[in-house]
Amino acid sequence: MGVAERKEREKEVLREQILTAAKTLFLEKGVEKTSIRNIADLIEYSPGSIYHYFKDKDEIFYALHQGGFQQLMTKMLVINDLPHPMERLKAMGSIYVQFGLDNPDMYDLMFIKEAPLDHVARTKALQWNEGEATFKFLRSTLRECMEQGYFQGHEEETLSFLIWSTVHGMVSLQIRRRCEVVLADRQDTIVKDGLNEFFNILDRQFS
Amino acid sequence: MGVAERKEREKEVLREQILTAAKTLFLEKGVEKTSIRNIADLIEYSPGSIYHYFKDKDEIFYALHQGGFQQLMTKMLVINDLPHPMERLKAMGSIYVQFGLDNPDMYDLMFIKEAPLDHVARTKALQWNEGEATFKFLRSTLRECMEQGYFQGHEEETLSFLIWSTVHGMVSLQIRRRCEVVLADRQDTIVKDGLNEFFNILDRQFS
DNA sequence: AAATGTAATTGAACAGTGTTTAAAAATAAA
DNA sequence: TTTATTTTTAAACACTGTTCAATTACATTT
Repeated sequence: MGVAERKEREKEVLREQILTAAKTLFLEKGVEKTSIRNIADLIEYSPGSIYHYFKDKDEIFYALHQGGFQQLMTKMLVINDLPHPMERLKAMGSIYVQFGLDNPDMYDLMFIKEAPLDHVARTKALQWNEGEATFKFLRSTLRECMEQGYFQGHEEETLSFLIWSTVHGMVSLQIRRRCEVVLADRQDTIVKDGLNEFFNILDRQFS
Repeated sequence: MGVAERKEREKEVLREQILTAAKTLFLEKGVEKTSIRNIADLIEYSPGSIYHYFKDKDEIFYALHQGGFQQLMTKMLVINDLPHPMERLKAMGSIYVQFGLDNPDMYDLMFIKEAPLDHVARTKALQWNEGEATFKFLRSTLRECMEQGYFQGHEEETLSFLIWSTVHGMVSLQIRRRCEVVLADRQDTIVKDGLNEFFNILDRQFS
């Protein structure tokens, strides 16, 4: 009868509970300081039971990091309203940077921490679907810019990587606190300022 | 008489031994997987004795990260042979990237890991001397480029941060394995290719 | 309704972590 | 030789991720 299906649903509910608890703890303490026992305490189950729903800790944080890409991708969709590809490219940069600064722990998990990639490597998936989709989105936007005459003489994939690296570099230096000591007085504005300088340079890459 | 000085020297010797052991282990396993007990085993002392020479684990890895900056700075000095500031700037980029790719764990510790900055924060030093010196080196080179007519209309500090971010972004995406999944087929060359694209863009920033 | 089989849950254990501390050993000064 | 100081140690504390045999809960079959 429908009993197997109901059980399946119940199992899914607890899986979600674990993820919600994990996300709550992770957003206030980060990955390292969120323990399996912390998660178990919060959902009022024993630590061992977590392992009936997730293979290991990395799998939990891989699932969370997937949610982060969902979030980021949703925010990215607003660029479709912009007519000019160059505006879309810059808007992508702004959204990416803003996402990183607004959600430092999630950004950390998505683009800095090894945990999610360790999981990808172990499942022998050989591909990081979330990252790949985001990168392809950047590539196609850049291609449109090139079709309009921007970035002549550049190679699409390489330039996409370079642009990604630039915004990632700014966000990650900020997140991992390399700015607050080197650029103490401009802590809050340096990333936005840097992004604007970047946009100026990009704008000049016409013809 | 000279007994206090001798003791001081002996203490320094053991301090160095600890650092050497820590470095050995850290270079083959990374920070997280190098434990105080591992270090103690290697120098054949008890774990507790380490705490007579270092306040905590972060202090040990802060000391190691200082050595990394020494290394990087030494490599950077060869740019003084280059007559044109723009060549010096590009050489700095190449050396920085090469250092990161050649010494991923050390780079990780210097520019990605939180441990050394945690120590900086706790000692209330309020400044990260190693990072500051490196950044100032970049700034002064960039200033010379600007004096020669490059990067007109840009602000020195902001542009320095942008350039640093770009090279750091490429290295850190590579080191934290975000390339090997998104750009699998170009894994070994993508950073060098990206750097060359970057140099092309920089060269065009004249007048 | 009782017995059986299956899935979920538990608590205890394992082997590790950074760190603290009281006691012991080693060394220096009196 | 005694006293004082420094160095070293073992043990303990409170954690960590993970495994596993035993228990509980529940669905199916007799």
